This record gives sequence, structure tokens and C-alpha cells, in this order.
Amino acid sequence: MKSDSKRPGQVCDQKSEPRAKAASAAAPDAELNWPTAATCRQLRRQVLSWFAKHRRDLPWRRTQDPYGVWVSEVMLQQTQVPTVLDYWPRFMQRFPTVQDLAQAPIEDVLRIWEGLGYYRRARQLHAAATAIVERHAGKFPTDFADVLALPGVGRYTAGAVLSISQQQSWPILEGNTLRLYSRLLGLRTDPTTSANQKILWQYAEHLVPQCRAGEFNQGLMEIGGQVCKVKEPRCATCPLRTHCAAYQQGSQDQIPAEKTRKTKWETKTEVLVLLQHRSRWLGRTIPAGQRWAGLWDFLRFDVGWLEADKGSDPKWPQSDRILQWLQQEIEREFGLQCELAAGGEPIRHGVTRFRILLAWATGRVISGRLSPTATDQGWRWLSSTELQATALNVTARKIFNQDHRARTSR
DNA sequence: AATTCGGGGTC
DNA sequence: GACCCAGAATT
Repeated sequence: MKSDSKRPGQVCDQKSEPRAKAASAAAPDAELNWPTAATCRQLRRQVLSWFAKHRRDLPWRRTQDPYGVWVSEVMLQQTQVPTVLDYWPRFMQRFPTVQDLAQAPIEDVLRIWEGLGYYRRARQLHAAATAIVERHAGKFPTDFADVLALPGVGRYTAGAVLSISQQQSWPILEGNTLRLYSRLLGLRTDPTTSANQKILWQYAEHLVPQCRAGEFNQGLMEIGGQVCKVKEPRCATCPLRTHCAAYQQGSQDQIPAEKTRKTKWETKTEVLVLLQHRSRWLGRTIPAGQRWAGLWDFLRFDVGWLEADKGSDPKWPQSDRILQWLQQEIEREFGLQCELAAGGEPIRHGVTRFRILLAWATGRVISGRLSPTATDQGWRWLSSTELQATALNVTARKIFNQDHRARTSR
């Protein structure tokens, strides 16, 4: 890491810190275990010294480059550390700088992102890189408001990137710290309500030190993830147990309180068709504005309306009846005559609001040409090489690979 | 304040 | 299947 003379000693020597106003000294709620200034100082030291000893060696912790830290933080949004482990190095190798990312076609970014989920993040990351090139001459901004203004960057991510890469003093609140703060405070009500979010952010502001805020924040998250776990928190070895209201009350299991959420699922039944013509497959990119925009997909049919058959046919939705219907549809919509065969086991795909039972079929074109209407909608024949290079919907990739393996092993 | 993003992994 | 995860944007 370079030692820039413009930032001597980093934030410690700065008089006025570009952070949010200090939280009021008084506790927002007398019921809560709001720490005194002395307790805060002790707690900070304990976090830093614990982190120095127990810090995991994660790939993105080896850089101080704000760009690299930013990429890692976006990947880690609602995504667990082990999942990101392989993605971050690949991404950084393919797009080493903001410029590389900005210049790359979005298709390439999505291909690297494939399987990570929440693809909007990849599009926003790409758009933000373009904005950084335009607005900040390609240099990642170090002003909080500028970082916050980037698409896909909220209060957490802006604070995390600037504290970790620049040691600027900003508070953070995410999954791990939400739980940790709630227990330390003894917050017994649903921590996700806006009133409690406000309290927790205030608490984070109250705790964050002027110096080494990045290490402190990472230490908090590490304690939250490795010690202050959801189930069976390791209080006996927690460096903060003496300050923890939940530990003193023995209420670790009740905190954080259950979220009041009502998940209503909608069940869908779909059939994906891997339609082959010579050595190419029929696919298209999903149009802009729609979900999964920019990702490739194969033919996909909603067969939920045929639910009536479900009870009577054990092989549903891969029954001959469905396959016949699919053949008719493909001839009608695409002008192609084909023969179809049922694929392997249907895949259950749980996503945010839908539970999809995805069956699949493979087929070959017997005769006909792709209709102009279909061509206009972006459908075209893709080679195996092209399919390797483009970003596919995850279940589509899974099915394609499975079919490919089955074919080559025969 | 609730919902979406149609994610993915883990018990 | 329920729950969690280094959340953000939209309505």
C-alpha cells in the first residue's frame, strides 16, 4: 500500500471528520445498554485486538484498492463469504481496474457474475464504473457522498468501502452487525423495523472510532459472523461479553427478535426445452427491462395451466401429453417441427417470490426454419462455444451442463 | 413500510 | 422448507 503524503496518519490527524454528526450522547432508549464513552473506548480496543488475532485471510483483504474493496462489497451484498470466495479473484483478474470494467461489454460482466445471483448488482456495478470514468476521471471517489451516489451503493457499502480502503471513520450496519448490536444493546424488538434501524445506525455511529475504522468494522463483522452466531453463539470466547446485555440476561436466543414477515409463495411449473439443430441450440437474451435482462435462456414454457393433469399422471410435467403440447407450440410459435424427449429429474428452484418446478426436455429439429417473428424476438441458434462464453440463467446452465455431460459420456 | 431482486447456501 | 447472508432500489 502506498503512503500518500496527502493523507498523513490517515483520519487520525484530521480535525474535522467527514462523517455523520456524532450521535447524541444520551441513549435513545433507557431500556437499552447504551455504552458510556469509557466503555466505547474499551470495546474498540477489544475489537481491534481480537480481529488482529482472528482475522481470516480472505482474498479481498489483501488489497487496499478502493475499487477491489468495492467489488467485494457489492458481491457480498446478501451473499455469503464462501460463495464470493471464487468469484472475486476471477472478476479482478478479468477487470483489474475501473477502466477495464467500464470498457467491457455488459455481457462479459454478467458471464463472470453467473451463479452469484441478484444480477442487477452486476449491471449497477458496470454502470457505476462508467460513471466513475465520466465523473471522477476513472479514479474511485473518496468522498462519501460521491460513493453513495453510485448505483448499487447504499449507506452500508459506502461506509464499508471508505473505511476499509481509506480508514475513513464511517459506521456500518449489515447482517452480522445487526445481530451483534442487537445483542450488545439488549434490543428485544424486531431490529428490522425502521425505528430500530435508526437506533442501530446511531449505535454504530456511537461505536466507530476515528482511527482504524476499517479494521474495527471488519472486526465487528468477523465477531458477528464467527462468534455472535445466529444459533449457539460462542459467548464464552466472545471478547465483548462483558459489555453484552444479552449475555448478561442470558437472552441470546431471543435476540435478535423474529422478523415479522409474511412470505407468500407462488408456485410455478415450467418446462425448459433444449432444442438442438445440428450442433446448435435455440436461445435468446432476455430483453432489457425484463427480469434476467441480458442473460441467455432456452425455450421456456409455463405449464401451470395444465395443473389439472398433475394428480392423474405421476410423470407430470414430463408426460407425453405435455411433450406433445410443447411440440405443437414450438411449431406454431417458431415454425419448427421437432421431436422431443423428457429430460432428467425436474429441478426445484426457489427464488424470491416463486417456487418453480422446472422440468426439461431435449429435442431435435426435424424440419422447418426459424420464423421471422421468432428471429425478431431475438431467438437464434447458438453453438456450444457461444454458450460457454455467454451468461446463462443458472438453471439453464445446470440443465445444459447436465445434458452435455450425458451426451459426451455416451 | 413493504416489496422486489425471480439468489444461493445451509441446516 | 425456513432461515440467513458484509443490502439497495423502488413503490
